[in-house]
Amino acid sequence: MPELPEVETIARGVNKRIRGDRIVQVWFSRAPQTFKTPRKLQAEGLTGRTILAVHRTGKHIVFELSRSASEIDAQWIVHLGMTGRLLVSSPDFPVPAHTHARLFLESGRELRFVDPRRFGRLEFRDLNRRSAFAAPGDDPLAIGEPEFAALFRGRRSPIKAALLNQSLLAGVGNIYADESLFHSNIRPRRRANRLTRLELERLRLALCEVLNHAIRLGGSSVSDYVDADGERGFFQLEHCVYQRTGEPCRRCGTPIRRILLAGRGTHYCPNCQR
DNA sequence: CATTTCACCTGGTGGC
DNA sequence: TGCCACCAGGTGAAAT
Repeated sequence: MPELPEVETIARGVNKRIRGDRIVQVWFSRAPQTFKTPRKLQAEGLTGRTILAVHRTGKHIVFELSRSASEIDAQWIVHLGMTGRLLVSSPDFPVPAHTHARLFLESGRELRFVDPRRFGRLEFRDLNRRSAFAAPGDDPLAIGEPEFAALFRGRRSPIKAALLNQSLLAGVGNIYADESLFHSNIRPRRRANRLTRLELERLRLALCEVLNHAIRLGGSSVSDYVDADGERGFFQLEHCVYQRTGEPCRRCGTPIRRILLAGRGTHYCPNCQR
């Protein structure tokens, strides 16, 4: 489900609702791929710890944890994959199918991780034994013009494939790659190293605007995405190309075209994007 | 190393 | 109603 705006929305919602709460008990499903750190270690690490803060890094949600309720000594890192959800629920609310984690909190509420396709991952880090989690790529909302341009120097892959590469930029996914390329008038198949400095700067600014706009609208609810409160986002109403194959371009009326690129459905306006 | 392809999963949709 | 093909917000391993 989730790219940067959806993950940001969820992290903010979870932080607002359970910051300061304490994990008193943990339940995990048996799906082995879900647990990047062995289930037993995660359960032991989480139980009894206080959640000091929750925030987003790239497409990851990071829980800052503490045994002493003051100094951060551990992290719980959640990646939602394609269909993952984090929900803060009352314990009597029915447990959805495909629930893989239930964190029972001191306040009586419950944090649930639900993930039908099981592409999501849960990881626990003891900061006394390992370094803190860091995204490999740069944050597209924080990077400046020269650093952004440098990322694509010498890259011969299509610009869209480079945008999806998380070790370059952390957080851009299929929707926002297509939308930002539309708003900067660039064809997804253009080789990254063939873009002019001016085009790259248009792309950087378009990315910032699209991502910030989407965050303001609570993300894109394409099929079943909901935030920590179960609320849908509204940015899907603003999509110009993503999943609008055959529909008229909002700017020029030309039918939106769909191609396959880097294994992903890719949408663009053949007239506006060059 | 850079790049591309594919497997990993379940569920929804639309055609016949 | 059933069956089948195809599609879906992501990524990491394997192949090229």
